Amino acid sequence: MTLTEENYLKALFHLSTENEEVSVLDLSKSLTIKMPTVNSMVKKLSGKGLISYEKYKPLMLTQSGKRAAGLIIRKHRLVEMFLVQHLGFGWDEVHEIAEQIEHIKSQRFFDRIDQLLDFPKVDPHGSPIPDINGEVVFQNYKKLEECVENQMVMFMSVGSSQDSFLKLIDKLNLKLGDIIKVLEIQEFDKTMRVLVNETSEQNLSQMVAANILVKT
Amino acid sequence: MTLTEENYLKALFHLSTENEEVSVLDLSKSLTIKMPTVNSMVKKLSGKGLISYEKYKPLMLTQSGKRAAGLIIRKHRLVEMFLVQHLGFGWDEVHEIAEQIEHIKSQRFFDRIDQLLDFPKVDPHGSPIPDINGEVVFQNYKKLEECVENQMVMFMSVGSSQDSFLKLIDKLNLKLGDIIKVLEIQEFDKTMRVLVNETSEQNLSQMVAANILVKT
DNA sequence: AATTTTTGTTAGACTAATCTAACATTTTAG
DNA sequence: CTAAAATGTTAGATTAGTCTAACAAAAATT
Repeated sequence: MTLTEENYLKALFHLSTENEEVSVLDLSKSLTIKMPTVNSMVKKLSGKGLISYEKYKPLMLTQSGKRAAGLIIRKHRLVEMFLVQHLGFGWDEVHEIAEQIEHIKSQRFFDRIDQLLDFPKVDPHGSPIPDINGEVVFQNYKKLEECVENQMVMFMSVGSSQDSFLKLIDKLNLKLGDIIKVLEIQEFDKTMRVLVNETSEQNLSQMVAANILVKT
Repeated sequence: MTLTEENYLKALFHLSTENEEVSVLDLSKSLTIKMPTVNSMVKKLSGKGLISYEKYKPLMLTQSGKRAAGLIIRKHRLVEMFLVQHLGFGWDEVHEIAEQIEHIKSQRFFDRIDQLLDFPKVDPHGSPIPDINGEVVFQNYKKLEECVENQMVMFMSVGSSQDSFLKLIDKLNLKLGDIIKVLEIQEFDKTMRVLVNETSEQNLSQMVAANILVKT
């Protein structure tokens, strides 16, 4: 598979987990590649049995397409974990590099990284690392936004990996694993005042709270 | 620069250190890319000021071409070192993976690897790692082949990185840094009987001895 | 010095991945 | 339910990197 094909599969995989149906336009926007190009690549991948495609119908990954995409995402997330844990990168710096390294052709390279990291189950953003069959374990975390006053939860994952969001979380001194207690929710704008690890108080806008995924 | 362009520069750099003059045919053979393709790529790189090219004349890297090539080789060798020292690969397994990772676009990635390795000066094969300006320090090692009876030398580098040669050296239990004493040279075929680290005796064919680079 | 061989160049075709322009279908809205 | 808008498809052009075939120059050989 070419690097380009891998990127199409990965994008379709991500869109499929976020939306019920995925259109050519969705895929086109997500890759910032024009629709006719996407259209022809989709046909090509359909020919390879990775995408099931019928004219004017929503796009779907086949079983083998899902597996292939899962394996690429596995590589991506393993690499992100490696970059953070062994090369000292911040969680906001790793995406771009992992995008490149995920395409390296060497099973053993990724096996060794997996081993070096002691077989991690999540990446630095709390997203699950697919297993060696490309299978992802679904996480049913809740958005902090949905929590009520006085509830105590643990910060497990982020809903966005946008640079600006991750940097903000850093600035707020929040880390995965932190215990968050909801102290007060402003009725007007849903801003939350929270207590982190029983020590520091922070105010979180609704938009931030919506991207903080927690376990109760 | 594209991956392809980087590979042309690297190949030309290597050929230039091995030979006084490098022809289009040499480069073509070394890349296993047909001459007309090489010809047009050489023109392209000449247009970018990386190769100085005149019709029917030998090929030469410009200063900036040399620097660019040196920096790619630096990345390659840093990665090889990392693969051996931190991921447990054998020195015969790292070339192919390094060929891919050397093209990653991220200065910081390689800086961190350099730091993690504590700024190594040579790669796992004893080849020098170019500095941050792509400058290579010339090593004037001698071939073991050229040594005389009773001479004691240190194994510093290999003259070939062919898989089969590296595996053979492993099988002979030879490692970089070993002390080699020449016990006897067969007049007939120049086979050498050597003593390694004062302990194990080995017989080395002339071809092997020619690819063992030593410091006296 | 002339001829042959080797090396180098030019011209033109092919593939993968992209694009724009034009056309077609489906969905949405009045 | 038709017209407009949104989405999807087809056709054809473009670029990077490759190739083969044909031709040209330089080097080697006789």
